[in-house]
Amino acid sequence: MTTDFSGAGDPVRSIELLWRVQERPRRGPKPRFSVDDVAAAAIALADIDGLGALSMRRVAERLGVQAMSLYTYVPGKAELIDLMLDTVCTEMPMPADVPGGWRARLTLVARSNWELYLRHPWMLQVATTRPPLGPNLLAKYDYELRAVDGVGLSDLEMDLIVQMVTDYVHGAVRGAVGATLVAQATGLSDEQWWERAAPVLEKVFDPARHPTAARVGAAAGEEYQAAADPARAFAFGLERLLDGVESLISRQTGDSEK
Amino acid sequence: MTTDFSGAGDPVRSIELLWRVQERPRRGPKPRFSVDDVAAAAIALADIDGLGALSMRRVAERLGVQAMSLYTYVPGKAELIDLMLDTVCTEMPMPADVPGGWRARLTLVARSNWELYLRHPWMLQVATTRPPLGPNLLAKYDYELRAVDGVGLSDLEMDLIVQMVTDYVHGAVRGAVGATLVAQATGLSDEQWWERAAPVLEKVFDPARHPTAARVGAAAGEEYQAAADPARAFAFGLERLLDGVESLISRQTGDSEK
DNA sequence: CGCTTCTCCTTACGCCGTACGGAGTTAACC
DNA sequence: GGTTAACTCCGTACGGCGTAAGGAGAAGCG
Repeated sequence: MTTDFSGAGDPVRSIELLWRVQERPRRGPKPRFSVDDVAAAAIALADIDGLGALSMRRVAERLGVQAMSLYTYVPGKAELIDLMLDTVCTEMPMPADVPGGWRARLTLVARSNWELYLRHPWMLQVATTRPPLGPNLLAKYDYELRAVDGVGLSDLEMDLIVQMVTDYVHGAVRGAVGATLVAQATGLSDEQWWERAAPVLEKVFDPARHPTAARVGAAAGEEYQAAADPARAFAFGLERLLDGVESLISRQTGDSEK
Repeated sequence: MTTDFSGAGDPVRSIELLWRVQERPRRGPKPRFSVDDVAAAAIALADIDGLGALSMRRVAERLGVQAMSLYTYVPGKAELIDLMLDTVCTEMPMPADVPGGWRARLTLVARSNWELYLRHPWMLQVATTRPPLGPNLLAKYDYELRAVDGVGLSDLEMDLIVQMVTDYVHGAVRGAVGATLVAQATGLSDEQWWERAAPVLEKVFDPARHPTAARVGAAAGEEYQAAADPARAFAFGLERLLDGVESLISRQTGDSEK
């Protein structure tokens, strides 16, 4: 298992877990924890040490329990990851009324997602092609769709727009926190890495052979070390994207108001 | 290690491996393989079974050898992944002259990258925040930059544009082959997955509570099952992106020719 | 010939997810 | 109130992983 996937476990057990279908046990010893406790422990661990450090044994350790005890709360690791993803969706602010129409609403959707990713960078390491079909993720999806409901788009277009915005956020966050994730995974900061790589690269790389790469690479490297304001880049790109949405909406309606 | 990263190994050993710095051994038995053989075996394995199935033991098995023998060719798994990424860059077509100016050149860059990803979907599962600094990847970077060299952009802007295009391709491919990757990793097709999930979801999900999600989700689900032409979507989005580049270039030069 | 250097392999260690079965606790039932 | 079923928690173990350590044997050098 290399990149992790959501929806990799048993679909039925996953959904039953997310919706807490199992009724409270009547007999037997009282459980020391709840499913939420397990989710919280796992999320905290992943927040701090990254998804690579997330193991059943370490989550259990965090709860002061042996690994196998977790399996009373959760069918397996795959379903635990689904649970984590659905759980963090509760952090998504979902105000009922946002002044400013669809553009303000979509902007908020994008910003909230951006912040969610920044709080939980491990989300980047999970491919959510099959999203966990839990109550919180579905509520989030519903909220996001409402941002563009009633503005003259077809149902399909609404899904496409929301998809496009969240995809954009994903890409932007990937750029913004990639460095942090690698540093976390390898224990080597970008600076330390480059410090070691540069001398060797200098010996083998011939700038005359690839003058463009040499020139631009140097310029870009210097710049990123100095400036690089991911939040600004994110906001800038988002405006460009919403411009595109605006043109689509006005094409569909002849009017971008509401 | 959960998500894989390039540049996760020893930077020095990685670069020395990629540039084949070690001179041919003079004494001792003749090696049965070359570094390229190992790379090819690993790539073939990842192509077929995905990055999750890539283990030192399985690569070795493919070569008819025990796991530890690989360590005579490659310092470790992290460096092997760097090697794989640098190696597939040789597949990138890099014509010297492309008629049609920067737009045609950038289009070709995007298409070639798209095809590269489709041939090797496991590339999606490797975060290349720290790209392997090998000869082939650097040659590819140089080639991509040349697409926008001499059109009136600053060095920094050139890097940004190339980055933007390759990021776009990454995102588009992610959408296009995500389903394949999950199916590969879980042994369950999207249809099979949904077939099992749907009945349970129906029991727990209340459409009245999230009417927008219910309505749009159904419409989108139907559509994706039927249509969904990723290549067309890719080409369409690419044109929009290049429109943006065009406006940047003409703003910088007052003229988008050349 | 002997020495060095190299390839390839065996063994082993500490991780991982989790299957299996047992011990002990609690509530429901007779 | 005793029995029993249900439940939590855990010890052990299996087969996977990456790879450290060290050894056997081959090939070239002196």
